[in-house]
Amino acid sequence: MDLTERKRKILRAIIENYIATAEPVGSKTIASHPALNVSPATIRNEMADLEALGLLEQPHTSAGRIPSPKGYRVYVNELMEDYRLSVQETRKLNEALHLKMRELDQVIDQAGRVLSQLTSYPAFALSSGASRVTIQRFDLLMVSSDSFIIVVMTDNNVVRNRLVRLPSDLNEAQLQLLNTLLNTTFTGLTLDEITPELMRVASHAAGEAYGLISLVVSFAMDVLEHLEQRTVHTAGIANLLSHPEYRSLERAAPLMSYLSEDQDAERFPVPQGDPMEILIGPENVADALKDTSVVVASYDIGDGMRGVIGVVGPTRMDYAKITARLSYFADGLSRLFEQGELPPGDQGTEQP
Amino acid sequence: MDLTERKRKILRAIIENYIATAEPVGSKTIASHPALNVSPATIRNEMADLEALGLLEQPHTSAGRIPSPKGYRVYVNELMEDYRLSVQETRKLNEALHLKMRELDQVIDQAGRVLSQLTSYPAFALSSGASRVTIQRFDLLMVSSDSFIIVVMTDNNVVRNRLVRLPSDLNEAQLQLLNTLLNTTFTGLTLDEITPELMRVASHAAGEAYGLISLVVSFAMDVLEHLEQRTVHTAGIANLLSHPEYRSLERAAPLMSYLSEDQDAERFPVPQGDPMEILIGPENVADALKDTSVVVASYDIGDGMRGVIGVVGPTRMDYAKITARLSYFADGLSRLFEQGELPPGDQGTEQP
DNA sequence: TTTAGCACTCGCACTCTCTGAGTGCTAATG
DNA sequence: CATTAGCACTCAGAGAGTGCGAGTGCTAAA
Repeated sequence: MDLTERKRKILRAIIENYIATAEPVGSKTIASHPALNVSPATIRNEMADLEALGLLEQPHTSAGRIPSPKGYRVYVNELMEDYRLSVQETRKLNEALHLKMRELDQVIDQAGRVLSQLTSYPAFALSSGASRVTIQRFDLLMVSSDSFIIVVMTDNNVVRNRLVRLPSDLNEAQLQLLNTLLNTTFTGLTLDEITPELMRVASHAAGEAYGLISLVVSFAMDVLEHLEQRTVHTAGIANLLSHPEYRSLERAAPLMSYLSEDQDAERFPVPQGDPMEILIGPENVADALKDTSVVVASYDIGDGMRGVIGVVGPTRMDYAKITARLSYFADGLSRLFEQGELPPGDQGTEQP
Repeated sequence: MDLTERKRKILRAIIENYIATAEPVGSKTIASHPALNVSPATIRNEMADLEALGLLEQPHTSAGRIPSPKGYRVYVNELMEDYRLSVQETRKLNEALHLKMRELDQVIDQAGRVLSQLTSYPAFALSSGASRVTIQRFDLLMVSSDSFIIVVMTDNNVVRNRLVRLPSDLNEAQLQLLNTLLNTTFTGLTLDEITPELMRVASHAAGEAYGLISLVVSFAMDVLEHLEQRTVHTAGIANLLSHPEYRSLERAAPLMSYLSEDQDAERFPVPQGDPMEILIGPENVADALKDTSVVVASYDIGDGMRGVIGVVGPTRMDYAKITARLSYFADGLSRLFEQGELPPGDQGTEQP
């Protein structure tokens, strides 16, 4: 978008003013801007040009101008200055990064919540959904004569467990046997590769303990399935209400519902190339997001997995501030996972 | 509250009408009720009496009456008829109870979400927060020369684990030693009883592996701490917006914010004696709930723990329907946990 | 004790008007 | 020729006034 320097200045001034006030901005306001030194009439001419270019819009004839999505796009790509986080801000962000390490799901959930607080917009966080995960090993730990613990570890270092109680007794030797059988038969397989056929063969080989095989394997399959599945966590939906564009329920309700109806990760955007992406208004695929903006970033969880975290807000968003904060936060998350202060695995693992 | 039979009928008719329509109800509407056979004028007199008793309120002079919180209380205690769940409803509820068994936290979260869907009100679920949990046993599983898995099991049958990587190597014998030391020193202790003193002594006894002791024990302490802590999960907050009383943001926003600000379980009511409790408007302790009603039920998780789940809505709530559904749902949860189809422990345990 | 009749109240929806911010156009200016 | 002052015009939003109708309380009769 090649514009004269003056047009760029005017566009930027309008957008920044509108971001700050949420009111359509008129020629007079901009004329008084220190960087410009022209009369309102001149500004009006320029504004008309910018509107013709599709960068500005007029809510109604006698109102000022507001930026169009295209206008925001030009602003974000070309005009916006990097926002420098203040010392207080970095401090606050660093503090917020002291997430208690626990299961990955919970960390992700908490990260979203914290991000929402930091930005005062609703936030979402997607769990990464690794593909083609396999079981690396099984361990069976005897607890008592009628109960034991299954421990399953996957090839991306997730460890999960379950306590099982049985109606019938069981001795250490049987458990040992079962353990070996599981490790020889079911390790290195993806979810698809664990066929009923295989189960049948294994059950047969297990002798008396044939029932246990399916118990243990179905747990393992659960683990794999859960890892391959992507889930959404949303937080801070009520934050929407603090922004003037959502003071009417007609605007707020659909978006809130959209954000509430969890579960289906596909509906949320994911950064494609860069680690951070900004989607403005109609650039969003989802209908419900067509007049909101989404800023989304990815971070490194380790073991080849990437997490995704983002915020949703009105197109009139303080992009400079939000992108600065979000990228700092995402970097912080990557660093935490790298240092092993957070668990890469679903079930609390650590790599000092 | 001793009222004449007719007053009771009128009160009940007014409340049920108001619950259905959300509009103040006038004498004429009630007079046409089949169970009553009197003129509007008579109803008006009775209504005036009921208002004097504090059971009804008038939004303004020329409007009909609406029930007061006290009126709802009388309705709930004395007038309300048990709502019989339809076949479809029980089927739907039963289907909803097919929660995937995973960690307790996730089950609780999901239960809340499902409840919210079933009732179309926001729901909350509290994790139970057991007190005085102790570690029952430790297991250390060697993964490679520089990594192992910690498995910790508590006396209320929660099993959790973590994968640990070390900068230095470690052999099976050392791990064995460490394992025994942990089991002899730290089992049967509550969080408070694990003192720095004890840690020092144990570290000393551990010889070379002294660093690992603190690593493992701090993980165990994390587990205990998490179990003792009560957390809140809320779901379906956007459901509020579908009810006419929350169509103005002044009403909706504070409640939404209240429900969003998770984390502090104390703010939510818990059934005191009975397994189910109804709190109407000002009966709630929390200011933000003063003009909402809360229906809350508890269910049995097993191992002496009880879960709490409830819904929040306007005082004009269909108490009969909600209580019927909630109690059925809570019973279903208890049954599921009892049958062991869900994990009593934090980390997926099972008791067939 | 119940009911019909009636005057009265008051929120709500509607219309109308006024105001002021902001525009586009035109003609004058450096 | 770009810039600017001047001016008529537009239009959303606020505020005032109005009529409607649902619903009440009171009174007197049945």
